[in-house]
Amino acid sequence: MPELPEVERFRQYFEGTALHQKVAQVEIADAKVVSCDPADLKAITEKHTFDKTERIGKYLFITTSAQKVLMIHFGMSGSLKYYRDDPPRFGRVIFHLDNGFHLAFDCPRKFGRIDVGDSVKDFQTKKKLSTDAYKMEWEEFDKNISGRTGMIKPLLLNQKITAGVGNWIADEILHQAQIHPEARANHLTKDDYQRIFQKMKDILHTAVSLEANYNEYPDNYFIHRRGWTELNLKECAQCDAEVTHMKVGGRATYICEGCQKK
DNA sequence: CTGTTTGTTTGCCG
DNA sequence: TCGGCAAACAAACA
Repeated sequence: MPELPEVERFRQYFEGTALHQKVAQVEIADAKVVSCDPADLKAITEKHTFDKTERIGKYLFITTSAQKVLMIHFGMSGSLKYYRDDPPRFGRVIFHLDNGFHLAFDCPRKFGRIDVGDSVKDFQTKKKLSTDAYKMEWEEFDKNISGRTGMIKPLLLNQKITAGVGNWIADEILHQAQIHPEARANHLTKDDYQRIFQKMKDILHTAVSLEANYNEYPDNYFIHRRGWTELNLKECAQCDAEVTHMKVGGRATYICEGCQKK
C-alpha cells in the first residue's frame, strides 16, 4: 500500500499515538528490516522520547530526544500499529513504551526498512530524494524531468524526480492527463508536462485529504478500475472503453487505450 | 503449485 | 560518470 498518501496517514497516526512518549525498550523481532547497527537503534530510542515527525515522499522520519533521526520506509506492505494488548501478526520491530503501550512496525513482506541517521537532510542527500511531490513547485518538477529520455511512467516512479509517487498514482496521473505510460519523456510537450504536474498535485491532494482510503476516492478515478476497491469498475470513465493492463518498466500498469494514445 | 504484489537497490550495458 | 533497464529481494495471498 504505502505510497505518499498512506505514509502521510502513518505520520499523522504516529503524531496521535506515540509522539512525546518515552521508549522503555526496542524489540527487534526480525533484524532483516533494520539497516543500521541494532545498537545504534537502541541508543537513539531507548530512554528517549519521540519528539518530531517529518515525511519526504514515502519516508517517515522521527527525531528523538537523542537529537538523532529514526527513518521508517514501509516497502510494499508495512504499516504502524499502536496497541496495548493486541499485537499485529508481523511486528518486526516493536517499541515498548513507558506508558504501557507498544508501537509496532508491522511488515509482512519484509520489504520495509528502519534506519537511523544524524538528520533528515542527510537522508535526503544520501537517497538523492527530490522535494516531496506533494509540496513540489512547478519549477523543480520541470527541472527534474527535463533532459530525460526514458518512458514517462518509470520517471514518475523515480524518487529522485517526484518523491512519493508510486505505482497506482503514476497510472492515475497519466490516465487523467491522457498520456501513454510508455511515451518517451523527450517526446512530450510543455503542455503535457503542465497537465501531468497539475494532475499529480490534484491527485495527491485528494488522496491525502481522504486519508488514503481508496474506497472514498471519486468514482471517476482510474484506481477503481484496478480491482482494488468496492466499486470494481471495468470501463474508463471518459470513453466507456474497457481498461487494459500491461507491464511497463516491470510494473503492473493499467491504461485506457482509447484515451491514452502513444 | 503458480502467479501476483501499492518499492528500492544493484549491477550491467552503452 | 550517467541514464536506462532488468533482475533481485521476501513472503503472503488467491
